[in-house]
Amino acid sequence: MFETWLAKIEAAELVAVDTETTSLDEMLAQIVGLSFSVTPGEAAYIPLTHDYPDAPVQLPRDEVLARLKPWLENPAKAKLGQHVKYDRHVFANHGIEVQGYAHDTMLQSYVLEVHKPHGLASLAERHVGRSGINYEDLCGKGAHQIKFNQVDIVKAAEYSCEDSDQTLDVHRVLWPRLQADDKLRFIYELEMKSSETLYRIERNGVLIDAPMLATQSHELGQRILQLEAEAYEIAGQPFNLGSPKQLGEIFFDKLGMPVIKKTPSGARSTDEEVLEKLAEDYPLPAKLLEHRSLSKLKGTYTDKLAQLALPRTGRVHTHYAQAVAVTGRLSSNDPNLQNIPVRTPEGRRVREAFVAPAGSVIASADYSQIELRIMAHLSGDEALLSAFTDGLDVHRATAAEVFGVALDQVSSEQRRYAKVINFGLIYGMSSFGLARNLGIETKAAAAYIDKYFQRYPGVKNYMEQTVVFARKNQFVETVFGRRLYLPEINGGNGPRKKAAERQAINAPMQGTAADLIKLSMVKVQDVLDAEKRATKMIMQVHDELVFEVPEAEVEWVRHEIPRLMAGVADLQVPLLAEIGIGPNWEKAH
DNA sequence: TAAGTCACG
DNA sequence: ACGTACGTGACTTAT
Repeated sequence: MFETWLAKIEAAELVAVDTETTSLDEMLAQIVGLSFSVTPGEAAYIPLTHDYPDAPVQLPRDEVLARLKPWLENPAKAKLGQHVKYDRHVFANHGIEVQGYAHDTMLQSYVLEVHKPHGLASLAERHVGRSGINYEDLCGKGAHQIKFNQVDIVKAAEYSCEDSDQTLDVHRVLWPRLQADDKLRFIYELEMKSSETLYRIERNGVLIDAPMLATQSHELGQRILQLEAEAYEIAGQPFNLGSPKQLGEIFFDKLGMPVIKKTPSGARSTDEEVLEKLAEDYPLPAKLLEHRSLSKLKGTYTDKLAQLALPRTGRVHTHYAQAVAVTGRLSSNDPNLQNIPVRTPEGRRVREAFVAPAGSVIASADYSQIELRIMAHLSGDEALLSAFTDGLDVHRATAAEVFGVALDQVSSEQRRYAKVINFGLIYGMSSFGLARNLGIETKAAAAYIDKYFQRYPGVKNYMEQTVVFARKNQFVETVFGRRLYLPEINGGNGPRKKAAERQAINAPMQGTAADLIKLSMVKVQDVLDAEKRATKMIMQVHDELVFEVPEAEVEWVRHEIPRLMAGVADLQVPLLAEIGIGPNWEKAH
């Protein structure tokens, strides 16, 4: 039976593959069984390590995998899957580096219908009108959930075969739609290549200095205890500083502080902005502010990162979600390595624990002002284009225009304002939003925006035309043709329509930046491979790539990586990437 | 599970 | 008159 299927997949043009495993954690998952589908309506399941009372004897796992390995590692044998990056890890856990993954239905869906769900069950229902066995019906949920190796083999076979078969069916619907559109096909191919690079990054992991984090945790813990005692003293009673509800009672009822703003659900807000304001008149809010920020550091970073490192290697392996962010960005989870602190000195210490092994260093290469450069390209605004072409500090140049002063006469306050305006433009701001952010009158903010648009009329025109385009087409697109559908831009109520307009303005810029860094990741990895470099790509943080670099390759990396990143596209503005190198992530900046 | 808050680009 | 800057993930408390 197994031999028959082996012959079948060897001969097939394209084979859908699905793995069943012991864990959703890709680095730890062990294979339990796998299924193949070559022809619609036909699939085979190979049970390997099902383990329950009276489970039938199964084929020996390692022998089966050894027989499959040549086919799996043959790049000429095309494979297809749903969420292929996960399956790559699973096979890698058994020493198999799969080659020839030609398609991933999850990424097909992400490119064609980014605003819809991308799970196989949803895809099968939407595109081929099929429903199947629910994973929770098979394995239960919550504390009662069993592992896949405890699932009855007959049921497991039905489930897994259905998955392979549905994957093939969905592919037969979505792939022709991608083939029919050159731009979407280009984006899909970029996603497929990115998927492999992301697998490599995840597999590499990042070395963590666990003892350093433990020291930081201890110090933070001491300071947090001290702050708690001080807060109880001021409040006149102990309370839970982590509870916004209890905080509200102490602040607003007991101590009579004024309510500054309400949360969406109507509760009295105690967020950072409110605490800053109240700190002007009361002693307690400052204690809370410091307590909040230190608890965040300890609870989310210094305590957690070391726990998540694999004991054997001391490395943490994040998971990049490639089909979550609607703009085309990645997201990172378990742990999220895209929100490691950087804005405060205490926070930055966490980055000192992101290290390289002996003989290597950390390099961090990031795009300079990538979204504003894209705004210049998309809008074609002459003044903004010149600012970049001339290599100016763009916030300074903006300030000079808006405040009508010479470049060298711009004050730091004026530059700060200009920076907030520039960010606001990327986000589709209103005068109200700008005013709130700068802490000025709405009228004054409106005047700045007017002035900006007088000086940069191309930007104003671009913003307007983008919304017009979105209303007409129900989508917007990046420079490379990645689409974001915005059904609510015409339907929907007032606020939702406005929100869709802001998305329409933001998505082409954020999305083009995402396209560019994906192009960079793929390009840089290709060159590293072609030159057989030992440098490893270990993180992506939206406009930044981080590498672990052997000392012998430092000078090559310093010169070549920024050059490769700047060269991935030819826009109306030059792209600029800058690189820093150091013993840890903090020092590499 | 939702709400509130806060870390990042 | 209304709500009010884009995109994420994780933690804690309360329900």
